[in-house]
Amino acid sequence: MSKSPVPMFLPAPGEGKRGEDGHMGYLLRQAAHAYRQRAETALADLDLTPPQFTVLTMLAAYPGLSGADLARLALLTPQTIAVIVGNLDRAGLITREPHPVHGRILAISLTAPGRAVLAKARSRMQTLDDSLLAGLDADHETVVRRWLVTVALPTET
Amino acid sequence: MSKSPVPMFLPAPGEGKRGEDGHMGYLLRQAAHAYRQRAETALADLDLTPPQFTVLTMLAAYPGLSGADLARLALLTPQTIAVIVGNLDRAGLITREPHPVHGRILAISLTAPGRAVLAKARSRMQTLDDSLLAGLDADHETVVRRWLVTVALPTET
DNA sequence: CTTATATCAGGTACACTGATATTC
DNA sequence: CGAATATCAGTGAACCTGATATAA
Repeated sequence: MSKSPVPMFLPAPGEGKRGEDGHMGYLLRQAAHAYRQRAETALADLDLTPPQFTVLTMLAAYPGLSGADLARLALLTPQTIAVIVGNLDRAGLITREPHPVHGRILAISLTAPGRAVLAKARSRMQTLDDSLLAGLDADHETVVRRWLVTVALPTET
Repeated sequence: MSKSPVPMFLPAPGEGKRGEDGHMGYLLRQAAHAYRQRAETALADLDLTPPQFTVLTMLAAYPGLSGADLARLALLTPQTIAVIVGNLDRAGLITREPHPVHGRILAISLTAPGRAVLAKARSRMQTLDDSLLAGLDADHETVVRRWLVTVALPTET
């Protein structure tokens, strides 16, 4: 398939150093990147980005979270979350209301449109998720899940 | 640890939906994000970003690649690669020379400083890589490697 | 005074689409 | 002409650090 005018032996995805022999970090980044691209494509017509989907999902599970709470959950800085939340607010998918018993906190919740968009997004993401499990039996799935959780955990010495 | 003025039961990393029960896509993104953060920190003092490290690594393996070649390898657009390559060029880590037998192509190679930086970066990344394998026996490592490669592969129906 | 929250200001790398000139 | 390359222009979401004001 290579149309390069100077033929070289570039490895195709999954071959050579891009395959099972590659560094774990490279493989992880490659896999996550491929998944992210697919997720972006799947959500594009909903005008939703993967990070926005993540925030909406968190808010659906825990309504009334503050920006700081979201930052801790997503392992991001409050400023970064503020940007994402700001975009969601402009799109009318969430609302921010002053907390009843606490002055400064803004409790964030999904709006009706937000819930509707999230529902559509979920079905698309579910399909994607299923494809990630294709070819994995129960035992192997457990191994992979456990590994992903371990990697995500804070630096354990 | 939660200092939230309104106590809620937010899951810690690795617990509840953030643990083995979560969606695979979410777990993958979480793990990749954690790894990326660690990689950025590890490379920070070298003034190198993870994508730049990836490009340098590719160039070390296949000297003389064109920007279009790099784009195909990294699964990115030529414009995106051009930005990364431009930053590497400004840093003096690479050189672009007109291709001897083909007019328009620019053959990209590492400079001596580029090789030096890459060598330092590699040892840091190697340490990170090793930590990814901690607690994985040979069988499980094979399972994980295979899965990562599968996910990275172009949409297989 | 200290802590947590929210936000303003600024910066950068990354990634995209679209259009253009050039070379084979 | 068509295909591949490089590049210019513009946009945008996501990240960050740093500083500030307010509330508990």
